[in-house]
Amino acid sequence: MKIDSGACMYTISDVAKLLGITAHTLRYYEKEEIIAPIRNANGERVYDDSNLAWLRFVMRLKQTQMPISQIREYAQLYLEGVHTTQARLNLLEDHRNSVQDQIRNLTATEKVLNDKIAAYKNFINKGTGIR
Amino acid sequence: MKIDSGACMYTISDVAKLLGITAHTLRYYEKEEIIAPIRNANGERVYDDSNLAWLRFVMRLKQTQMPISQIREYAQLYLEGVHTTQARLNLLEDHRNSVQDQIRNLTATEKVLNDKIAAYKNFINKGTGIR
DNA sequence: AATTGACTTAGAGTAAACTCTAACCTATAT
DNA sequence: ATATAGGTTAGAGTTTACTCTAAGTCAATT
Repeated sequence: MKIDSGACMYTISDVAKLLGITAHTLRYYEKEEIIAPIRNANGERVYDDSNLAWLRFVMRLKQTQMPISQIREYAQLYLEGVHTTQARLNLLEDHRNSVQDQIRNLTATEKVLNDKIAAYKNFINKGTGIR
Repeated sequence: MKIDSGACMYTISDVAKLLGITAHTLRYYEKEEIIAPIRNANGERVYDDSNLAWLRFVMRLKQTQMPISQIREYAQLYLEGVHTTQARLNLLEDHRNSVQDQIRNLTATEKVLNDKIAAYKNFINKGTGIR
């Protein structure tokens, strides 16, 4: 069913397009208890702006290597209410540490690659056996 | 068979320990044509320092999200000799671009997490429904 | 009224990267 | 001599995260 535009409601394929993923994947995330959009009279999923904001944050977590299981854990803590605030904060801080580790690791690798690339450019076509 | 220490030769479990992976994984990498150590009279793998240096670089590539298939491609280009130098350089430059993208993405996520963590700390135990 | 297109479900299939098992071999230690 | 601690192989199994299929529903267009 098409949704009245301007009402801040989106079909599953609208959201898929906006996030650059498929509707299949969105249903999978629902099965994994990461998101639970409401349904219209016809049983179809209806996403609102808060769903979209949450999913955009989920995509960030995913892109920075948080596993689905941990994203689900965070989502479920949120559903359990205010008494899980500290647990959620801990989870966010753990992930920030992981993100900072990854940045350090990537920066070190960037340097290694820069050196190797420079060596390749320097000796290219001279058969010096760089690896 | 134990290897004479000081000779710069390592058994599969030596290497596994040094890299923080299992011997199983090292055999898997060999099946995937990422490394081919020599064998001793007994058919056992013997790794030298150049094997170790290559594997350390492989671990870097892996930690920065290069898939096994691409690492194998690079390893095979090296085996094919000097005429693949340009191809290897291209591969390294592509991966450097990927590394730089990842750093940008992680840095942006770090900022988002910092803001969220600050908001959680600010409003903790006040029931303001932060997600 | 029938076709089209987008949605629904349960569940099967896939790809990547391990991870493990079973059966066997071999050198050193008791 | 035998037990133990390592190594070997082929191949099966596992985990994660999708990805797809089949059969069906529903609303809007022709």
